[in-house]
Amino acid sequence: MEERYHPELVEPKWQAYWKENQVFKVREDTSKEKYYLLEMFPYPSGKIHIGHVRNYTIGDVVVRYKRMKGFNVLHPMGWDAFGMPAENAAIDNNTHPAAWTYENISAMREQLKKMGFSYDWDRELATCRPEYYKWEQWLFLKMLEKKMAYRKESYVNWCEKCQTVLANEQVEQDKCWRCSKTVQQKKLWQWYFKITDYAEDLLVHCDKLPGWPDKVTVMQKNWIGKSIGSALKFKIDGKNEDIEVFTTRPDTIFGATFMCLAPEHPLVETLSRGTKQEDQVTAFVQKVSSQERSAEGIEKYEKEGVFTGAFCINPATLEKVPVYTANFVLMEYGTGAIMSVPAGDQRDFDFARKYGLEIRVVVQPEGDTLDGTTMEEAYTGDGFMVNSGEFNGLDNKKAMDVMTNWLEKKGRGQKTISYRLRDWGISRQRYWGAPIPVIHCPDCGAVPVPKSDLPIKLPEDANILEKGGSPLPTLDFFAKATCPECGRKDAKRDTDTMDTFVESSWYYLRYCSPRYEGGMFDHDAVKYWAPVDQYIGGVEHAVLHLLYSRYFMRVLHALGMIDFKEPFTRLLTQGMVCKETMTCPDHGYLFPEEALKEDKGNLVCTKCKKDVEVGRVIKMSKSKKNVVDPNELLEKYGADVTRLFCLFAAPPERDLEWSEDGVEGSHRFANRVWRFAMECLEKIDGLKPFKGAASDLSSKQAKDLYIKANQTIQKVTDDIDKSFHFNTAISAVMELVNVLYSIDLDSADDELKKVILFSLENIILLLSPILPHFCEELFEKLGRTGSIIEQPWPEYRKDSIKTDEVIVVVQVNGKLRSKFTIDAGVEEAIIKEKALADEKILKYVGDKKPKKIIIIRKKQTLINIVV
RNA sequence: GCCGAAGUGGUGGAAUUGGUAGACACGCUAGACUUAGGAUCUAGUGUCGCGAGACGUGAAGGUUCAAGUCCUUUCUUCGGUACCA
Repeated sequence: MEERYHPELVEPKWQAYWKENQVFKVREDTSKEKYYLLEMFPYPSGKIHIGHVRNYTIGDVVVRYKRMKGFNVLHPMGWDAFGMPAENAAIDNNTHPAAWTYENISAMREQLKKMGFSYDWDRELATCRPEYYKWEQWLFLKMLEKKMAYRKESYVNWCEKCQTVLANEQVEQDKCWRCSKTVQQKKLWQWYFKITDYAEDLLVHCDKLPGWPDKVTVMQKNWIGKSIGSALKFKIDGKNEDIEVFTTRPDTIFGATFMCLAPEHPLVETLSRGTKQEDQVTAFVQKVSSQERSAEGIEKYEKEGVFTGAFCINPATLEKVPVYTANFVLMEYGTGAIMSVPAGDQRDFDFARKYGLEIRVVVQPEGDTLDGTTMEEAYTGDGFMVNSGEFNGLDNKKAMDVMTNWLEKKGRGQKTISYRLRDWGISRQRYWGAPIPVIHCPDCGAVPVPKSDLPIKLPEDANILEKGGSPLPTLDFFAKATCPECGRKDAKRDTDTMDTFVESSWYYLRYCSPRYEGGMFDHDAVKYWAPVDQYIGGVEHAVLHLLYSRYFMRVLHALGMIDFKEPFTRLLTQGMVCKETMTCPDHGYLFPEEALKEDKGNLVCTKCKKDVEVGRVIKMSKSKKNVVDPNELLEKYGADVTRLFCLFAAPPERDLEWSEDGVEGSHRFANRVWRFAMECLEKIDGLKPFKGAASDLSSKQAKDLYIKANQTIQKVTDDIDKSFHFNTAISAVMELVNVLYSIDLDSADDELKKVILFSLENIILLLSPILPHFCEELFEKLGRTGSIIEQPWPEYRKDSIKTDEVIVVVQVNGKLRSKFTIDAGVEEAIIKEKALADEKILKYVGDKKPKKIIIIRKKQTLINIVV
């Protein structure tokens, strides 16, 4: 008999068994209810990290549980294999992105297999394979046909020195991360998906996703950013042309004393041309174009602007108001032009003060008198209208509609809705991605590649340019093309690749029929499996990935390819894995193994013996060195104990604080179960686990244990099924194990032994989703055959979860004063009588007559005596 | 600034609809066993107090027989987002 659990022997044994017997292979089976569980697939960076381990462990437990519950479960895994890290690694290590990616995939696949996850590996996919991205290109062409994809000119971050486009995260304080040259905004022609067509639908359905955390739907709603307002037209003075603005405050139009255009607004140039303002305007636009217009950037720049030299007519007052261009107006939002009401908007107020523009109060708060010349900040609240002609005295909230209607009659405005959401730009001037299947012809323009030519394969033998640029435009055999329309030989292939979010927007459908060659997916397979019942991943994808996926399903739905619109019925966003940082005064951040614990309990740096400062508990990251390596955990504790700790330390949605001591504790628990099982095998022979009701048992000890075991089954089932709170499920099993340890096996009679066997067997079944290898092994040792995952999930007996006696908690004036036990069925009068006769209670009640006595008989039995 | 979440022992965390606060685990203390143990077992462990007892869920109020849980105000931390007109 093995004294201890030996993961190095047991885990490979069962992994081999699972593989050999194809235990996790699934296919459509209409006789069973399906369950599709998916964890967000990883980017193949080379090594799995502890965040993956946690994510996939959570999913694996649910999958194994559902399998035992009788569901036909789809649980696939694959690789989000395109993306920039491969290009960077290629430059840094003088290798090729493809080689690097494929090596990483095989290394990570091995690691995942060692964790014992129940994937159907036959469904594995990698998005960088032409068999995969062929269908993405196919969909692109379809979207192009339906005008769901289009091309427009827009700005990208561009590094002149590296001759490449930079993603936002590659821009560090306005500079290129690789060469530190200041990044410029460059205008390029790019492909877009018209996600804005679905802004309203995506927004409305946020409220129809009950299985999603509110946090995520709220973030999506904010991202879509719907606002209701009015589109108003201001006629340009001296021209027969209008400037259209969007405002959420049409009630303040009488206070619009100037107008501001975004620097990129086409009218800025037109209006200033030929005026004495021209030079100033050009200089200003130039200056703003080099400013970083991101979150941090904005803080740095003061609100400023330049008069364009033109005026326009306020449609309400009919006054001439000056037109400015200002750095705080965004071209991408609304119409790129705003009517400025300095009395009612803080930005406009600051701007007006700076340039000496009129501040005219139009909304007066109740019981106050604001004055534009003396007020210190804008008033954005509600009130009644002033200085607004015929509308004076009206409540401003009512005025919004009234005034919009008034302007509408004059042909100067109408009610409208604006969204913050912008179309999805998918062109990337990068190499390691799916090529965009378009050919540019000097005569025919952008021509779709014929579907029969798909896939347009990414040439895998090309080398990344030294500075990180894409080699595709330089490769004649790739870039030179014949126009499919007119046959011109000097056409040029589109050398951009697609955003990697495109691949991840539909991969979960591909899993349903991963080798299907007739289309993106086999309709019957998708009809059976999709949508995903439970999706699990990091909250960092709350907006982009999840929103793009929701959009893609709407596209496929519109194309008649699927009959649902929401890809993920339930979503769990798991918390981050955190750990304290450690710093040495000389060596900076230290890895855990670089800090040595001395006898006194203090930590010192292994290099210089100086005291280590222990910092805050934060998300694990390589740069802070507060990491643990899953490989080392596997080596030291095995997969099962690692899984156990990930689940026990915190509920899944919360951040998990990594603790080496905690892992030790999990290790100890596993061995406690192991040793108990071994002792049972040795001392209990020839008996079968007890079957029946608690009332059939004669001894109190057997009865109590049997009830406890049944309660444990109930608790574990509820915790997994209803809330994924594995930590409390594990606690419940620990309690049962503790009870078992309190029993002396040598003096136990056969009846008790049978109940012990019942308990042990159920402990193994209940723990099997969490500790799969461990439980398979114990199950086998108990003489059972086959994989434990093919066993039915245990059911508790309803007649055996309540004890005969209950504890009565006695309170006097709401304070706990005494307790006693009593038969569960007794009448209230008896409880009252017994409570009032209680010695300790008499002390508090004395001869006072109780004013009120409250008896509660729910989970607890409680009596509160009020005197 | 705005939106969201969370504050409970030395630590991670438990506590259906308000009903014994601190389950379970880590750590710590003492003991047992052992050639040894970072193995294992037993007991103890919210704070103050010799004690009876009092006090305790970020803070302050409130509702209630009864509040970690409900209401009001407030503080802190974390996450998201941002000249969005």
